[in-house]
Amino acid sequence: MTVHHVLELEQFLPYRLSVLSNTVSQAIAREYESRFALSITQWRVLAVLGRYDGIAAREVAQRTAMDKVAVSRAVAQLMKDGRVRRGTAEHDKRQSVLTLTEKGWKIYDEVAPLALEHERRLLAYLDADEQRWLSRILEKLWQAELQELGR
Amino acid sequence: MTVHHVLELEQFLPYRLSVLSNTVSQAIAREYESRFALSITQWRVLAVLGRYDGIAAREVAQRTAMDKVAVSRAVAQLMKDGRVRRGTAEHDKRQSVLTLTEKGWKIYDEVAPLALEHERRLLAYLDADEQRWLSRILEKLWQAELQELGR
DNA sequence: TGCAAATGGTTTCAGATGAAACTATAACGT
DNA sequence: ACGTTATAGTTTCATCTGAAACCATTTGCA
Repeated sequence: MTVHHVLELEQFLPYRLSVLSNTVSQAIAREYESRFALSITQWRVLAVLGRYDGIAAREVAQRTAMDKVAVSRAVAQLMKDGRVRRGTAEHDKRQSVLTLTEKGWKIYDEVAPLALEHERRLLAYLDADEQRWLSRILEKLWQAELQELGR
Repeated sequence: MTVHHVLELEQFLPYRLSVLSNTVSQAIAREYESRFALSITQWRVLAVLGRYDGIAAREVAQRTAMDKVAVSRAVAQLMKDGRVRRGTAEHDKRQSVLTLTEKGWKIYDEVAPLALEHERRLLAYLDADEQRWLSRILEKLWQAELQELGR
C-alpha cells in the first residue's frame, strides 16, 4: 500500500498569503473601480506620484513593484482621463517626467484617506501585539524576497 | 498652500501583502510550470484531490478559494494531460466525481514535498516566535475575511 | 568620433481571467 | 405531477497581463 505525502492546502503559507491578499485587494479594487473608475495599478501610480511628483516611469515601476509595461498602460489611461501629465526629462530625452494634474490631486486626496481607512479596518481585527509582529514579519519577508530577487 | 494626505505605499498593508504574495507565488509558479507543465490553479486542484479524492468540482472550488470557472478550466487541462479522471455522481448527475489518475498521483507525490520545501525556505527567514505569530495572525485575518464575505 | 550595447518606454501577440449567458439536472412549493 | 427556482458545470466574450519585439536615445569604449 502506498502512502502519499499529506499537504493541507489550507495550512500552506503561500496559499494562505495568496488568498488573503487577493481577497483584500479585490475588495479594494471593486470600490475604487466603481467610485473612481480607477484600477489598482492606476491607483498605485497615483499613490507614488502623490508622494514623489515628477519622477520617471522607470522609478514608478520600481516603487510600485509593477513592470514597465503595466506602468506604461496605467499612465496612458491616467493621461487619457486627465489625471496625469507627461513631460520629457531635460537631461535624458528617453525619460518621462510624470506629474499629477489638478484632477489627479483631487482623486488622490479622495482615495488616500479611503485607502488608509481600509488598512485600519483590516488591522482592527488584530490586537496591538499582533499588529506589531505583522509589521515586523512582513518587513523581514520583504527584505528576504528582495535579496532573493537580487541574485 | 494645500497640504495633501501622505500615504507611503511601501508601508501600506494591502500593498505589502499583495507584493509579497505575488512574489512568492510567481517564484513557485515558474518552477511548477517549467518542471511539470503545471499552473498554480492546476496545482491547487491536484493538491485538494490528493487530500480529498473523489470530490465534486464545486467542493474543489470551495477548498481552493477559486471560482468554478477556474476550476472547470484547470480540470479540463488536467484531464487532457491524463492527470485527473472525471466521473458523474450517482445521486446527482450534475455533480462530477474527480479523482487522480496514476499519473496524477505521481505528479502530486513529486510536487507536494517541493511545495513544503518552498514553505520551509520562506519560514526560514523568521525565527520561531515570528513563525508562531504569523500563523496566528493569518488565521485571524482569514477568519475576519470569511466573516466579511459571509455578509 | 563612431559603433555596439544598454536603457526608457511603447506596441504587439498570445495566453489567462472574470462576468454573464447557457445547458442540464435537481429541489421546492403548490 | 408540474412549473418555478436553484445548483453544477461549461462556454463565450471582453478585458487584462506578461513576454518579446520594437523604437528612440544614451552610454561605454575602441
